[in-house]
Amino acid sequence: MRLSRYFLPVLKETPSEAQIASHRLMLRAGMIRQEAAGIYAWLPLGLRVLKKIEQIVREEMDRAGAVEVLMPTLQLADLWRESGRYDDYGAEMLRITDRHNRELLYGPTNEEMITEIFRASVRSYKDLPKNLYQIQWKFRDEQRPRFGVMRGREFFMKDAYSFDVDEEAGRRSYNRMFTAYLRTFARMGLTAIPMRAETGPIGGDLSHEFIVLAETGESVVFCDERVLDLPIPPDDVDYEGDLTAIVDQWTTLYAATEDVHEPERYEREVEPAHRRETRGIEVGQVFFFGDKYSKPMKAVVSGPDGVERPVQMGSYGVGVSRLLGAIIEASHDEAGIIWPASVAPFGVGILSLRKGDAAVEAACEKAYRALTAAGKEPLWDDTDERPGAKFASMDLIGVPKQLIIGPKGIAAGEVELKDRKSGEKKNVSLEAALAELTAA
RNA sequence: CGGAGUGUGGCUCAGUCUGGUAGAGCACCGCGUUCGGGACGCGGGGGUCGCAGGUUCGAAUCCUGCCACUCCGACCA
Repeated sequence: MRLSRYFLPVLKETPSEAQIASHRLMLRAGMIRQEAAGIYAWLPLGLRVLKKIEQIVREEMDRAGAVEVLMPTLQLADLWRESGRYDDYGAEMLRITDRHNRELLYGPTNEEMITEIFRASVRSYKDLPKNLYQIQWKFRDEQRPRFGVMRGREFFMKDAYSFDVDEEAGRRSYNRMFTAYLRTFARMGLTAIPMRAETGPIGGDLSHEFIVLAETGESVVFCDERVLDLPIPPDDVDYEGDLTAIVDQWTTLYAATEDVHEPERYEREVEPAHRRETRGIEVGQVFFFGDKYSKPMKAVVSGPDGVERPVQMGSYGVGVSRLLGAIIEASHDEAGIIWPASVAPFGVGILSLRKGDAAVEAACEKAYRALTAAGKEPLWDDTDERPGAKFASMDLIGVPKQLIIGPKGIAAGEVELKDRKSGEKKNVSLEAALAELTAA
């Protein structure tokens, strides 16, 4: 992408409403724009990152055997009356009336609708297990939205729902999602710790929240810090096999949110040297809730014995838009965002230090073509901004590698190659720089 | 939902107490000089001061109502 043709409204000054680093940086980097309390427009840079995160989540869901669907954002109130949640959910649910005076709602979650979809088609245990997921906008009318996309009212979420014939099979589905989540967050450069959690309005008796440790998080958490060093399941983890060992390994060391924290057990099980009491950002939560929805909504299958029974369900959420905030909280410095390569909006920044200089333009053009061909998604700053402004903007938006091409370097047969994270710079020939950047 | 605040150009803010016909910096446009880590000079454009009433010769400023947004707390798959 040539910056001169892009839409990247970076701000030199910090908008006054932003209190935490990720919110400030997302506004300054021109990723989002607030349109109402807790409601944001996604500008091109923010959308690129959102799509990358979405795609990682999708790949890991698919790998774990889940199947993607897309449900509408608006749902009929009658559906929620079946489960009894229409009246229970409260003011957080945005209720809408259409021209025929029908009651609708903007979905805050989709257990009812997915149960309705499932029951319409599935009758036999032979069709199980099934796991359906979607990545779709949700709306929860929070009393107090804050922290930018970390706690918006409208947010982008992956929600998966598992259906099994009995509780034992349901636990296997739960373990598959648990394992997939470990991989998903690790691919984004995050260490997300599964912690025992309350189930809240979703219901059920088995649930873990995946928490990224951060001082600016909203949840207070207690854990054995050795959990931070546990191994992430590999690419070829066998989702058809028994994942109990992985889940046990990750749930044996103490880790709990404040709501379910047991101080006595914590002090008994965790040596003082390993205790970690901090705050965290919830980026995902998994639930197993059995027949909470299938029973009232009559989602039943016939078992091997010919007897109909409610399916055993679980639901599994990942806050896709919230993850942008979490990643930035975990990875930034004074100058701006430091994207992990897997979610970076652009792979390489090309800084043309002198617009109009034929030799500089030619070198930039060559680099741009080579990097584009190699799939490195270069962002070429071909504007006539001053060099200092270009350096500052490129650091702010966090492009991992920067190729700096100016008249002095070209005259000496060199370009500058800079790593955003380490700040290391070196002068090499253009060919050497391109060889390094296009490798791997 | 309790408490505290704020709304003035795209951004950050001054001006409000003490009413007199709207400002600064950044950003933007033109010209020139510049150019290797957020340049400088000169000239220029852009705001019914959140909205609606009221008081007054005159309202960004005072009064009333409403709306939006922010912060602290409670709440929060």
